[in-house]
Amino acid sequence: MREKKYCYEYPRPALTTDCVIFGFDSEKLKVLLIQRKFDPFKNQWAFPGGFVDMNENLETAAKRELYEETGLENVYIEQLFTFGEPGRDPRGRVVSVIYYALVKLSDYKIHAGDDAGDARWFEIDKIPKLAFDHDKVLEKALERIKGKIIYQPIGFELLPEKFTLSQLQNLYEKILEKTLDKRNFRKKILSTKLLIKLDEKEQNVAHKPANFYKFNTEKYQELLKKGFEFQI
Amino acid sequence: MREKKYCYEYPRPALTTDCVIFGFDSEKLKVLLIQRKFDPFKNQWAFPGGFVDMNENLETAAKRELYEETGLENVYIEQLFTFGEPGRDPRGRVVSVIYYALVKLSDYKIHAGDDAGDARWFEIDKIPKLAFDHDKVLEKALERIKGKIIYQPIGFELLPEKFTLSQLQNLYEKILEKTLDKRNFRKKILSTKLLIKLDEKEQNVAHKPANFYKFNTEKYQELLKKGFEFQI
DNA sequence: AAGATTAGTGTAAAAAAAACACTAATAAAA
DNA sequence: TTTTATTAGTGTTTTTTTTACACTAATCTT
Repeated sequence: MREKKYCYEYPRPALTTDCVIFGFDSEKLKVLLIQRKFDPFKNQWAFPGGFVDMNENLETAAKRELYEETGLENVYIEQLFTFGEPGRDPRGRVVSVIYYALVKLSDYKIHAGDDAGDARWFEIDKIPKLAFDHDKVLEKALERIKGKIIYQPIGFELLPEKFTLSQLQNLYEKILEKTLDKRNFRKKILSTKLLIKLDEKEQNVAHKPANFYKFNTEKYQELLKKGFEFQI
Repeated sequence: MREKKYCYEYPRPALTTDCVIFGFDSEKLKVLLIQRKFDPFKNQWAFPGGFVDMNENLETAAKRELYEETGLENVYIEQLFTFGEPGRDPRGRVVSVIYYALVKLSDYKIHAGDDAGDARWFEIDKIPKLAFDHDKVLEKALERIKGKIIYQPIGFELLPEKFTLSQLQNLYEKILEKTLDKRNFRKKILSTKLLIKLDEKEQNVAHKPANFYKFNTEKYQELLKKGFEFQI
């Protein structure tokens, strides 16, 4: 047993950050899970996470986890909730600050279905029973993006730089868990004037090729300052 | 110096919960602040808070603080955000899980303006410079209730059981920081069918007395189960 | 009795959301 | 090379929701 050299007057819980990493492959919404190598919950799947360093910002810790698992940087990340129920970790009191991240699967080397050692992408409706209280964590994360996607343009964080309106609509449908009318969706999303129509189309598709668009981040930032509110 | 008998392999931040307590006195939105007796930030005002006990739920800890400061129980409370920037407390690394609570000032013995030793209600637009990073905490809390009040009936948590429609409208106006049209507001709030018109009016007012209403909690709970979404 | 004050009420116009079906372009198959 | 399958792309009408707007009613005070 190692030396326990950090001592305090009162007991302190351990502090971790965990990260729910969402991806979207044009078809399905996915999350990245890690298979645990040790007890407790050995072999079960869980969200990646780890201890917060003593001089480390909470968000920085979550980004570090994210980088370690996916190699991705500069991604959208946001604090979700802090879980601290005594007993949620059988080893002792652990409080976890949960973040969620939205990553572009297209930037990710290891693709859906591949098995990167202990990490794997799972389709959102094929999630196994998770370790700890991570079922609740996932539920909360889904609730959050579902609520947020309507009044903040976070969907684009999950798509490649260039995307088609059908991909965008499909993403909204998967997150909101309902179908949307194609014409109304396009009308509404284009009316924000935040999409730039590119001079480029899909190739090698056995149907009318769709036009690519990209999100106008600069314009959005400007409008934000003027008090503009995104709404889908 | 006391004995430091709780020892760990790695250093751990201290964990506290703080609570932003909102009240409304029919005129102004207020928060309860505590004046600090000791350094750091001696004599400055801060949100009440304290350490989380080792076997205590986070929310329970926040409710305990709330009870200790106001004597109120069974109030609406919700986790807001976790602040953990290294350096936010000069004494060392402290991570604070912030909750916010909505209380009925009418149930509260010590009324607005009164000075209960070290605790005092401050009008939301007359808040002094706060201790720690509590300015940011307040900003976040205001943002949260502002966003939430439109799609969840949390406003009623701040009003007495019996209230007039003008009081309710005034509350919405103060939280949303904008004026609302009286007729449209009434039409909309009554169309939810969640208000019960009582057979009771204001008394001793130098104008037409307003009817009292109460919120139909039972009906709201039922509708919730059926997937109803409140919206103002 | 007159004045001051806030409560309470309805309608019309404008804006937003919803419903809805066909043509266009491409690759694959025949 | 023609046909078939498949998804992209497009406008108008109807319905619903939101907004704008002004007077009478009831009470206390002077």
